[in-house]
Amino acid sequence: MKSSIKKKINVVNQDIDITYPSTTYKIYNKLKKSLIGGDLTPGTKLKIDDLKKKYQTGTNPIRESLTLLIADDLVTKIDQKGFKVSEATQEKFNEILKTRIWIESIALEESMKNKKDINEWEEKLIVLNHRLQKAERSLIYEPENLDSWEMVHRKFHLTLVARSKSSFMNKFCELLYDQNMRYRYLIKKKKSYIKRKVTVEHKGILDAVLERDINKSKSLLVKHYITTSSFITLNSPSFIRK
Amino acid sequence: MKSSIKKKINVVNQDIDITYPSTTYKIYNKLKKSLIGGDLTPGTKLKIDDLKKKYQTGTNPIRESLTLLIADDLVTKIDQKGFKVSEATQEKFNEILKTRIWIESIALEESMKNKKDINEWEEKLIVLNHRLQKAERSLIYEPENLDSWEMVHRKFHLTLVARSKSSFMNKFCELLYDQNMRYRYLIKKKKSYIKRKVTVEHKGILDAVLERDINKSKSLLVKHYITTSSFITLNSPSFIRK
DNA sequence: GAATACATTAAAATCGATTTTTATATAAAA
DNA sequence: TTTTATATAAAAATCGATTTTAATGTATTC
Repeated sequence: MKSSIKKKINVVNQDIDITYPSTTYKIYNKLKKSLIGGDLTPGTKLKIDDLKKKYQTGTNPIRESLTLLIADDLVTKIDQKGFKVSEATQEKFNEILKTRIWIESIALEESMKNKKDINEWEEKLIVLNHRLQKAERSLIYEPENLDSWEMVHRKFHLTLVARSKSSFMNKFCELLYDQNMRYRYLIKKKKSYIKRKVTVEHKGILDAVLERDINKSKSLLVKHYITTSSFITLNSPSFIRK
Repeated sequence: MKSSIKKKINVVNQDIDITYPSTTYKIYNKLKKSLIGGDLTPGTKLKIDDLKKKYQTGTNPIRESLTLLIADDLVTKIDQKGFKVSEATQEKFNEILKTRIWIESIALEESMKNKKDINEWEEKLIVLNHRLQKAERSLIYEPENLDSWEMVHRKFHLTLVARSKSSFMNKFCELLYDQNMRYRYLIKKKKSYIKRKVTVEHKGILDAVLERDINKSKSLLVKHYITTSSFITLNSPSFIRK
């Protein structure tokens, strides 16, 4: 009984909100949620003392979770001057889009070329797409609810590209997905975000994958990203400082 | 005078061994050197108390630098059980090679397609290649000596792929380069590593880049990686545990 | 009035001690 | 003999205080 709990706790998976027992990871998850959800304005200074009070904990867990968030590119540190919320710029947003297309095209192709357990993978995608069609799209970011549209959407996209047999590629995909998600929520905070009908696009990608047509799948995935992003950019020409 | 020093200190560049003033970063650099240089055996537990004694400092800088090293995939943390030197496996080595080829092929292509300051870039590569041909290849890893073969080599390869206009791509390239470098040194520690003649290959890549032949450049770069890695693997079929 | 030097305040970084958790050793029970 | 429980030791995680550094304000000089 006890050992099964332990195992569960230290398991590594794709979910965003794994709650490890330590204070550091609890704070890390909470901060990550605020950062992706757009609750913290880009550029805001993250003062250790303030965070200590807010999360009722000591220096070490705060500094350690902020250090972890540097790797996610959600927090920026300037040595001896402290931490701040990473800036969000149009330029960076373009970078994210571009890089996602480069990386995920490869990752999707490799996922499809990889025949090991391909049937299970396809079935998993069918299920995720089904859930996605059913789920109601919310305006707030609730990672703790794994059945929320946002979390199913995340899982769908990451599963699509997870079979390249490279842990590095998987990490890169995850990082870029979360970066993109952050920008979506930052925009939502600024403007009334008109929910786009993406269900058809997801279905299209899924069908191409099930047909095992690599080029079609890749091109639909890329198109999906470009359409979404142009929509975002059009809706809010300047959602960022400078 | 004072402000120019400060500026230098906080500048972000491609060099591996930027020495920030804080203890955390000093320790970070030292640990990184030991990890890449192969001084620390993969899987070894990194006990906080031991490191505190070794580096004559407190808990916080140690834990913080270890946390930074997680992002480099040089250190692995298991919550509440501490830090350890990341494992080195043949499988992971294959992943690094594969992923490097995927990522750097794109990055090189984009670097060449990017016409902004392309002449300066080409000249920089010529100079780096020249230094590389002259430099004596050492068996120990000395990142503080920026004129060492290893550091010039690093700079040459990273410069080659640095112009994709994506800070993410640059980060990925750097991460993968350092990962690969670690494996090279791990092997050196185990076996007498026969220095391979890579000068011709570098010259070949450089010439193709100067001809502005994208496909040729990419294929030579890929070939360079595959040859090196197969050489490494042949020389030491099992340089790792398990 | 602008630039520089100095003092004050605020915040980051660090330290060493304490608390909590895990790992190990030993004894008791099945 | 193996399993389970308990005690001890070791290590990780956390805390709160101290030290160091940066930011801000004020006075002084040109």
